[in-house]
Amino acid sequence: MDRADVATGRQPRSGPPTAAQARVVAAALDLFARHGVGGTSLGMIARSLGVTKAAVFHQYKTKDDIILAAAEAELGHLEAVVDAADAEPTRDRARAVLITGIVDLAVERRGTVSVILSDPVIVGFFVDHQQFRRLMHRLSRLLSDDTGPEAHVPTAMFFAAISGAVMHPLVADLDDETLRSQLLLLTRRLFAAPG
Amino acid sequence: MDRADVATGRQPRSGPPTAAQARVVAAALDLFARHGVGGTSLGMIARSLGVTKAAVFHQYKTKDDIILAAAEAELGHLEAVVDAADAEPTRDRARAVLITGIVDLAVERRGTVSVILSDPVIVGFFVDHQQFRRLMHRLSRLLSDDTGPEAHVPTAMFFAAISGAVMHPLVADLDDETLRSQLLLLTRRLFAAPG
DNA sequence: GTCTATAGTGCGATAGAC
DNA sequence: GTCTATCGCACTATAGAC
Repeated sequence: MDRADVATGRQPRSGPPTAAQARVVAAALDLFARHGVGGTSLGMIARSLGVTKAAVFHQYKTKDDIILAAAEAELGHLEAVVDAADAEPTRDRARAVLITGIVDLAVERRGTVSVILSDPVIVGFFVDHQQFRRLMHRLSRLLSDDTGPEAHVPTAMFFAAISGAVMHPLVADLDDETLRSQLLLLTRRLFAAPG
Repeated sequence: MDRADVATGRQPRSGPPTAAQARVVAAALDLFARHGVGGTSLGMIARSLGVTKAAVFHQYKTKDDIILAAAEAELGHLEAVVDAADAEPTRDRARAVLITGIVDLAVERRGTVSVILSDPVIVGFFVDHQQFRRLMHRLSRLLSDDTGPEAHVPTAMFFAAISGAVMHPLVADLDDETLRSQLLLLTRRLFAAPG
Protein backbone atom coordinates (compact mmCIF):
# COMPACT_ATOMS: atom_id res chain seq x y z
CA MET A 1 0.00 0.00 0.00
CA ASP A 2 1.60 3.21 -1.10
CA ARG A 3 0.94 6.86 -0.50
CA ALA A 4 -1.24 7.22 -3.57
CA ASP A 5 -3.58 4.55 -2.27
CA VAL A 6 -3.86 6.39 1.02
CA ALA A 7 -4.75 9.61 -0.73
CA THR A 8 -7.42 8.12 -2.96
CA GLY A 9 -8.93 6.00 -0.22
CA ARG A 10 -8.35 2.82 -2.17
CA GLN A 11 -7.95 -0.14 0.11
CA PRO A 12 -5.53 -2.78 -1.13
CA ARG A 13 -5.41 -4.24 2.36
CA SER A 14 -5.59 -8.00 2.42
CA GLY A 15 -8.71 -8.47 4.50
CA PRO A 16 -8.83 -8.39 8.30
CA PRO A 17 -5.59 -8.07 10.27
CA THR A 18 -4.01 -11.27 11.53
CA ALA A 19 -3.54 -11.83 15.25
CA ALA A 20 0.12 -10.86 14.99
CA GLN A 21 -0.79 -7.69 13.11
CA ALA A 22 -3.34 -6.78 15.74
CA ARG A 23 -0.71 -7.16 18.45
CA VAL A 24 1.66 -4.87 16.56
CA VAL A 25 -1.05 -2.25 16.14
CA ALA A 26 -2.04 -2.42 19.82
CA ALA A 27 1.55 -2.01 20.96
CA ALA A 28 2.08 0.81 18.48
CA LEU A 29 -1.00 2.71 19.69
CA ASP A 30 0.14 2.51 23.27
CA LEU A 31 3.61 3.79 22.43
CA PHE A 32 2.32 6.49 20.06
CA ALA A 33 0.20 7.81 22.91
CA ARG A 34 3.13 7.92 25.31
CA HIS A 35 5.93 9.15 23.02
CA GLY A 36 4.20 10.48 19.93
CA VAL A 37 4.38 8.86 16.50
CA GLY A 38 7.71 10.41 15.59
CA GLY A 39 9.15 9.46 18.97
CA THR A 40 8.22 5.81 18.60
CA SER A 41 10.66 3.48 16.85
CA LEU A 42 10.10 0.02 15.47
CA GLY A 43 12.63 -1.19 18.01
CA MET A 44 10.41 0.10 20.83
CA ILE A 45 7.39 -1.66 19.35
CA ALA A 46 9.36 -4.88 18.94
CA ARG A 47 10.76 -4.71 22.47
CA SER A 48 7.33 -4.14 24.01
CA LEU A 49 6.13 -7.27 22.19
CA GLY A 50 9.19 -9.27 23.17
CA VAL A 51 10.24 -9.87 19.58
CA THR A 52 12.83 -8.45 17.18
CA LYS A 53 12.45 -5.67 14.67
CA ALA A 54 12.52 -8.15 11.79
CA ALA A 55 9.44 -9.87 13.18
CA VAL A 56 7.58 -6.55 13.20
CA PHE A 57 8.69 -5.81 9.65
CA HIS A 58 7.30 -9.14 8.58
CA GLN A 59 3.82 -7.92 9.58
CA TYR A 60 4.08 -4.48 8.03
CA LYS A 61 6.57 -3.60 5.31
CA THR A 62 7.21 -0.03 6.50
CA LYS A 63 6.69 2.15 9.54
CA ASP A 64 4.14 4.19 7.56
CA ASP A 65 2.08 1.04 7.12
CA ILE A 66 2.02 0.56 10.88
CA ILE A 67 1.03 4.18 11.49
CA LEU A 68 -1.77 3.91 8.95
CA ALA A 69 -3.04 0.63 10.35
CA ALA A 70 -3.02 2.07 13.87
CA ALA A 71 -4.79 5.25 12.79
CA GLU A 72 -7.42 3.31 10.89
CA ALA A 73 -8.00 1.03 13.85
CA GLU A 74 -8.86 4.06 15.98
CA LEU A 75 -10.98 5.42 13.15
CA GLY A 76 -12.89 2.14 13.14
CA HIS A 77 -14.03 2.64 16.72
CA LEU A 78 -15.26 6.09 15.85
CA GLU A 79 -17.03 4.87 12.73
CA ALA A 80 -18.94 2.28 14.73
CA VAL A 81 -20.32 5.05 16.96
CA VAL A 82 -21.34 7.19 13.99
CA ASP A 83 -23.00 4.17 12.35
CA ALA A 84 -25.02 3.55 15.50
CA ALA A 85 -26.04 7.21 15.65
CA ASP A 86 -27.08 7.24 12.00
CA ALA A 87 -29.34 4.26 12.61
CA GLU A 88 -31.46 6.23 15.11
CA PRO A 89 -34.88 7.36 13.85
CA THR A 90 -34.71 11.01 14.91
CA ARG A 91 -31.97 13.59 14.79
CA ASP A 92 -32.22 14.28 18.51
CA ARG A 93 -31.73 10.64 19.35
CA ALA A 94 -28.93 10.35 16.85
CA ARG A 95 -27.15 13.24 18.53
CA ALA A 96 -27.61 11.73 21.96
CA VAL A 97 -26.20 8.40 20.82
CA LEU A 98 -23.30 10.13 19.10
CA ILE A 99 -22.37 12.26 22.08
CA THR A 100 -22.55 9.52 24.69
CA GLY A 101 -20.79 7.14 22.33
CA ILE A 102 -17.86 9.44 21.75
CA VAL A 103 -17.59 10.41 25.39
CA ASP A 104 -17.60 6.75 26.36
CA LEU A 105 -14.98 5.98 23.76
CA ALA A 106 -12.73 8.80 24.91
CA VAL A 107 -12.99 7.99 28.62
CA GLU A 108 -12.61 4.27 28.02
CA ARG A 109 -9.45 4.75 25.99
CA ARG A 110 -8.32 7.76 27.97
CA GLY A 111 -5.08 9.07 26.60
CA THR A 112 -4.99 6.83 23.55
CA VAL A 113 -7.65 7.97 21.08
CA SER A 114 -6.87 11.52 21.97
CA VAL A 115 -3.18 11.76 21.35
CA ILE A 116 -3.32 9.56 18.31
CA LEU A 117 -5.94 11.62 16.51
CA SER A 118 -4.11 14.87 17.17
CA ASP A 119 -0.57 13.74 16.39
CA PRO A 120 0.77 15.85 13.51
CA VAL A 121 2.00 12.79 11.65
CA ILE A 122 -1.40 11.11 11.76
CA VAL A 123 -3.23 14.35 11.01
CA GLY A 124 -0.99 14.56 7.95
CA PHE A 125 -2.08 11.10 6.92
CA PHE A 126 -5.73 11.98 7.43
CA VAL A 127 -5.79 15.26 5.49
CA ASP A 128 -6.16 13.38 2.22
CA HIS A 129 -7.67 10.23 3.66
CA GLN A 130 -11.11 9.69 2.14
CA GLN A 131 -12.48 7.44 4.88
CA PHE A 132 -11.53 10.02 7.49
CA ARG A 133 -13.01 12.91 5.55
CA ARG A 134 -16.28 11.10 4.94
CA LEU A 135 -16.55 10.22 8.62
CA MET A 136 -15.92 13.80 9.73
CA HIS A 137 -18.55 15.13 7.37
CA ARG A 138 -21.06 12.60 8.63
CA LEU A 139 -20.25 13.79 12.14
CA SER A 140 -20.81 17.41 11.12
CA ARG A 141 -24.11 16.62 9.50
CA LEU A 142 -25.33 14.95 12.67
CA LEU A 143 -24.20 17.72 14.99
CA SER A 144 -25.10 20.83 13.03
CA ASP A 145 -28.16 21.99 11.10
CA ASP A 146 -26.14 24.56 9.22
CA THR A 147 -24.78 23.83 5.79
CA GLY A 148 -22.21 26.64 5.47
CA PRO A 149 -18.51 26.19 6.06
CA GLU A 150 -18.83 27.41 9.66
CA ALA A 151 -20.98 24.37 10.40
CA HIS A 152 -17.79 22.43 10.91
CA VAL A 153 -16.59 24.55 13.82
CA PRO A 154 -18.89 23.00 16.44
CA THR A 155 -17.89 19.54 15.25
CA ALA A 156 -14.18 20.30 15.38
CA MET A 157 -14.62 21.89 18.77
CA PHE A 158 -16.70 19.06 20.16
CA PHE A 159 -14.25 16.51 18.92
CA ALA A 160 -11.21 18.36 20.19
CA ALA A 161 -12.88 19.09 23.52
CA ILE A 162 -13.72 15.49 24.30
CA SER A 163 -10.56 13.85 23.08
CA GLY A 164 -8.31 16.59 24.44
CA ALA A 165 -9.96 16.96 27.83
CA VAL A 166 -9.61 13.31 28.85
CA MET A 167 -5.86 13.46 28.61
CA HIS A 168 -5.38 16.88 30.15
CA PRO A 169 -3.09 16.92 33.22
CA LEU A 170 -5.79 18.82 35.14
CA VAL A 171 -8.11 15.82 35.12
CA ALA A 172 -5.46 13.16 35.54
CA ASP A 173 -6.55 12.49 39.13
CA LEU A 174 -10.24 12.21 38.30
CA ASP A 175 -11.96 8.82 38.22
CA ASP A 176 -13.61 7.70 34.99
CA GLU A 177 -17.19 8.04 36.22
CA THR A 178 -16.86 11.63 37.37
CA LEU A 179 -15.04 12.56 34.20
CA ARG A 180 -17.67 10.92 32.03
CA SER A 181 -20.62 12.62 33.69
CA GLN A 182 -18.95 16.04 33.66
CA LEU A 183 -18.08 15.72 29.99
CA LEU A 184 -21.62 14.71 29.10
CA LEU A 185 -23.07 17.61 31.05
CA LEU A 186 -20.81 20.15 29.41
CA THR A 187 -21.16 18.72 25.91
CA ARG A 188 -24.94 18.79 26.08
CA ARG A 189 -24.70 22.42 27.03
CA LEU A 190 -22.62 23.05 23.92
CA PHE A 191 -25.34 21.61 21.71
CA ALA A 192 -28.33 22.77 23.71
CA ALA A 193 -29.18 25.72 21.48
CA PRO A 194 -29.90 25.07 17.79
CA GLY A 195 -26.52 24.40 16.14
CA MET B 1 19.46 22.68 33.63
CA ASP B 2 18.61 19.14 34.57
CA ARG B 3 15.42 17.19 35.03
CA ALA B 4 15.28 17.86 38.76
CA ASP B 5 15.18 21.59 38.13
CA VAL B 6 12.31 21.11 35.73
CA ALA B 7 10.36 19.14 38.29
CA THR B 8 10.81 21.61 41.11
CA GLY B 9 10.19 24.64 38.96
CA ARG B 10 13.56 26.09 39.85
CA GLN B 11 14.81 28.35 37.11
CA PRO B 12 18.57 28.31 36.65
CA ARG B 13 18.11 29.93 33.27
CA SER B 14 20.49 32.79 32.61
CA GLY B 15 18.03 35.63 32.14
CA PRO B 16 16.18 36.41 28.91
CA PRO B 17 16.97 34.44 25.77
CA THR B 18 19.47 35.90 23.33
CA ALA B 19 18.44 36.71 19.77
CA ALA B 20 20.03 33.50 18.53
CA GLN B 21 18.22 31.47 21.19
CA ALA B 22 14.92 33.07 20.23
CA ARG B 23 15.50 32.10 16.59
CA VAL B 24 16.19 28.50 17.60
CA VAL B 25 13.03 28.37 19.69
CA ALA B 26 10.90 29.88 16.92
CA ALA B 27 12.20 27.40 14.36
CA ALA B 28 11.73 24.54 16.82
CA LEU B 29 8.11 25.50 17.52
CA ASP B 30 7.29 25.57 13.84
CA LEU B 31 8.83 22.17 13.25
CA PHE B 32 7.33 20.64 16.41
CA ALA B 33 3.91 21.68 15.14
CA ARG B 34 4.46 20.09 11.74
CA HIS B 35 6.30 16.89 12.69
CA GLY B 36 5.78 16.50 16.42
CA VAL B 37 8.50 16.86 19.02
CA GLY B 38 9.82 13.34 18.58
CA GLY B 39 9.79 13.71 14.82
CA THR B 40 11.89 16.86 14.87
CA SER B 41 15.68 16.54 14.84
CA LEU B 42 18.29 19.14 15.63
CA GLY B 43 19.44 18.80 12.05
CA MET B 44 16.01 19.91 10.86
CA ILE B 45 16.11 22.92 13.17
CA ALA B 46 19.63 23.81 12.03
CA ARG B 47 18.73 23.43 8.36
CA SER B 48 15.64 25.63 8.70
CA LEU B 49 17.88 28.31 10.23
CA GLY B 50 20.59 27.89 7.61
CA VAL B 51 23.23 26.92 10.17
CA THR B 52 24.89 23.71 11.33
CA LYS B 53 23.86 21.44 14.18
CA ALA B 54 26.84 22.57 16.25
CA ALA B 55 25.61 26.15 16.12
CA VAL B 56 22.28 25.03 17.54
CA PHE B 57 24.00 23.05 20.28
CA HIS B 58 25.94 26.16 21.19
CA GLN B 59 22.64 27.84 22.15
CA TYR B 60 21.15 24.90 24.02
CA LYS B 61 23.22 22.06 25.40
CA THR B 62 20.66 19.32 24.74
CA LYS B 63 17.50 18.70 22.76
CA ASP B 64 15.54 18.60 26.02
CA ASP B 65 16.67 22.15 26.75
CA ILE B 66 15.27 23.27 23.41
CA ILE B 67 11.99 21.47 24.01
CA LEU B 68 11.67 23.04 27.43
CA ALA B 69 12.52 26.53 26.17
CA ALA B 70 9.98 26.18 23.37
CA ALA B 71 7.29 24.89 25.72
CA GLU B 72 7.92 27.70 28.20
CA ALA B 73 7.81 30.29 25.45
CA GLU B 74 4.29 29.12 24.56
CA LEU B 75 3.41 29.03 28.23
CA GLY B 76 4.53 32.65 28.48
CA HIS B 77 1.92 33.79 25.96
CA LEU B 78 -0.74 31.99 27.94
CA GLU B 79 0.46 33.45 31.21
CA ALA B 80 0.21 36.98 29.83
CA VAL B 81 -3.46 36.40 29.03
CA VAL B 82 -4.18 34.98 32.50
CA ASP B 83 -2.36 37.93 34.08
CA ALA B 84 -4.53 40.35 32.12
CA ALA B 85 -7.67 38.50 33.17
CA ASP B 86 -6.65 38.46 36.83
CA ALA B 87 -6.23 42.23 36.71
CA GLU B 88 -9.91 42.74 35.87
CA PRO B 89 -12.11 44.00 38.72
CA THR B 90 -14.99 41.51 38.43
CA ARG B 91 -15.09 37.80 37.80
CA ASP B 92 -17.36 38.20 34.79
CA ARG B 93 -14.99 40.63 33.14
CA ALA B 94 -12.04 38.45 34.03
CA ARG B 95 -13.70 35.50 32.30
CA ALA B 96 -14.48 37.54 29.22
CA VAL B 97 -10.89 38.72 28.95
CA LEU B 98 -9.61 35.21 29.49
CA ILE B 99 -11.85 33.64 26.88
CA THR B 100 -11.27 36.21 24.15
CA GLY B 101 -7.56 36.25 24.96
CA ILE B 102 -7.16 32.51 24.61
CA VAL B 103 -9.31 32.33 21.49
CA ASP B 104 -7.25 35.13 19.93
CA LEU B 105 -4.04 33.39 20.86
CA ALA B 106 -5.17 30.09 19.41
CA VAL B 107 -6.44 31.55 16.14
CA GLU B 108 -3.42 33.80 15.76
CA ARG B 109 -1.02 30.92 16.20
CA ARG B 110 -3.30 28.41 14.52
CA GLY B 111 -1.68 25.04 14.51
CA THR B 112 1.25 25.98 16.69
CA VAL B 113 0.03 26.47 20.26
CA SER B 114 -2.30 23.59 19.82
CA VAL B 115 -0.01 20.82 18.73
CA ILE B 116 2.72 21.92 21.06
CA LEU B 117 0.59 21.87 24.19
CA SER B 118 -0.80 18.44 23.39
CA ASP B 119 2.37 16.71 22.28
CA PRO B 120 3.00 13.75 24.61
CA VAL B 121 6.63 14.73 25.10
CA ILE B 122 5.73 18.26 26.21
CA VAL B 123 2.81 17.05 28.29
CA GLY B 124 5.34 14.80 30.01
CA PHE B 125 7.50 17.81 30.75
CA PHE B 126 4.55 19.74 32.11
CA VAL B 127 3.15 17.09 34.43
CA ASP B 128 5.70 18.01 37.10
CA HIS B 129 6.31 21.56 35.92
CA GLN B 130 5.38 23.98 38.70
CA GLN B 131 4.88 27.04 36.50
CA PHE B 132 2.50 25.07 34.29
CA ARG B 133 0.56 23.64 37.22
CA ARG B 134 0.16 27.02 38.88
CA LEU B 135 -1.06 28.53 35.61
CA MET B 136 -3.62 25.79 35.04
CA HIS B 137 -4.99 26.17 38.55
CA ARG B 138 -5.29 29.91 38.09
CA LEU B 139 -7.21 29.20 34.90
CA SER B 140 -9.52 26.81 36.72
CA ARG B 141 -10.19 29.30 39.48
CA LEU B 142 -11.18 31.93 36.93
CA LEU B 143 -13.44 29.64 34.93
CA SER B 144 -15.21 27.69 37.63
CA ASP B 145 -16.92 28.55 40.91
CA ASP B 146 -16.65 25.00 42.13
CA THR B 147 -13.85 23.91 44.39
CA GLY B 148 -14.10 20.13 44.06
CA PRO B 149 -11.87 18.07 41.80
CA GLU B 150 -14.51 18.10 39.04
CA ALA B 151 -14.04 21.86 38.76
CA HIS B 152 -11.08 21.17 36.52
CA VAL B 153 -13.11 19.41 33.86
CA PRO B 154 -14.57 22.56 32.29
CA THR B 155 -11.11 24.11 32.22
CA ALA B 156 -9.53 21.09 30.60
CA MET B 157 -12.38 20.92 28.13
CA PHE B 158 -12.28 24.60 27.31
CA PHE B 159 -8.58 24.50 26.80
CA ALA B 160 -8.63 21.37 24.70
CA ALA B 161 -11.59 22.59 22.69
CA ILE B 162 -10.01 25.88 21.68
CA SER B 163 -6.51 24.68 21.00
CA GLY B 164 -7.67 21.48 19.34
CA ALA B 165 -10.39 22.98 17.20
CA VAL B 166 -8.19 25.53 15.44
CA MET B 167 -6.00 22.82 14.00
CA HIS B 168 -8.71 20.37 13.10
CA PRO B 169 -8.78 19.39 9.40
CA LEU B 170 -12.48 20.22 9.30
CA VAL B 171 -11.81 23.93 9.77
CA ALA B 172 -8.65 24.11 7.71
CA ASP B 173 -10.42 26.01 4.93
CA LEU B 174 -12.02 28.56 7.25
CA ASP B 175 -10.71 32.12 7.42
CA ASP B 176 -9.46 33.42 10.77
CA GLU B 177 -12.32 35.84 11.38
CA THR B 178 -15.08 33.30 10.92
CA LEU B 179 -13.22 30.78 13.05
CA ARG B 180 -12.66 33.32 15.82
CA SER B 181 -16.29 34.44 16.01
CA GLN B 182 -17.61 30.88 15.96
CA LEU B 183 -15.24 29.79 18.69
CA LEU B 184 -16.22 32.74 20.87
CA LEU B 185 -19.90 32.04 20.36
CA LEU B 186 -19.58 28.39 21.28
CA THR B 187 -17.25 28.98 24.20
CA ARG B 188 -19.58 31.51 25.77
CA ARG B 189 -22.31 28.94 25.54
CA LEU B 190 -20.13 26.49 27.43
CA PHE B 191 -19.75 28.92 30.30
CA ALA B 192 -23.19 30.52 30.11
CA ALA B 193 -24.69 28.64 33.01
CA PRO B 194 -23.04 28.91 36.44
CA GLY B 195 -19.87 26.85 36.18
C1' DG C 1 28.36 32.69 17.02
C1' DT C 2 29.47 29.79 13.64
C1' DC C 3 32.22 26.34 11.44
C1' DT C 4 34.44 21.30 10.27
C1' DA C 5 35.12 16.91 11.86
C1' DT C 6 34.12 13.14 14.49
C1' DA C 7 32.38 9.75 18.11
C1' DG C 8 29.00 6.61 19.37
C1' DT C 9 24.33 5.13 19.12
C1' DG C 10 20.01 3.94 17.19
C1' DC C 11 17.24 4.23 13.16
C1' DG C 12 14.44 1.97 9.12
C1' DA C 13 14.91 -1.67 6.27
C1' DT C 14 16.66 -6.20 3.98
C1' DA C 15 18.52 -11.07 3.32
C1' DG C 16 18.30 -15.57 4.44
C1' DA C 17 18.11 -19.48 7.97
C1' DC C 18 14.89 -22.09 10.90
C1' DG D 1 6.31 -16.12 12.37
C1' DT D 2 10.44 -15.42 14.36
C1' DC D 3 15.34 -15.32 14.39
C1' DT D 4 20.57 -13.45 13.52
C1' DA D 5 23.20 -10.49 11.03
C1' DT D 6 23.98 -6.68 8.48
C1' DC D 7 23.65 -2.31 5.56
C1' DG D 8 23.68 2.65 5.09
C1' DC D 9 22.14 6.51 7.14
C1' DA D 10 20.61 10.05 10.53
C1' DC D 11 20.68 11.00 15.11
C1' DT D 12 22.43 13.52 19.63
C1' DA D 13 26.37 15.32 21.29
C1' DT D 14 31.40 16.91 21.71
C1' DA D 15 36.09 19.06 20.56
C1' DG D 16 38.55 22.57 18.77
C1' DA D 17 39.50 26.15 14.99
C1' DC D 18 38.05 30.77 13.30
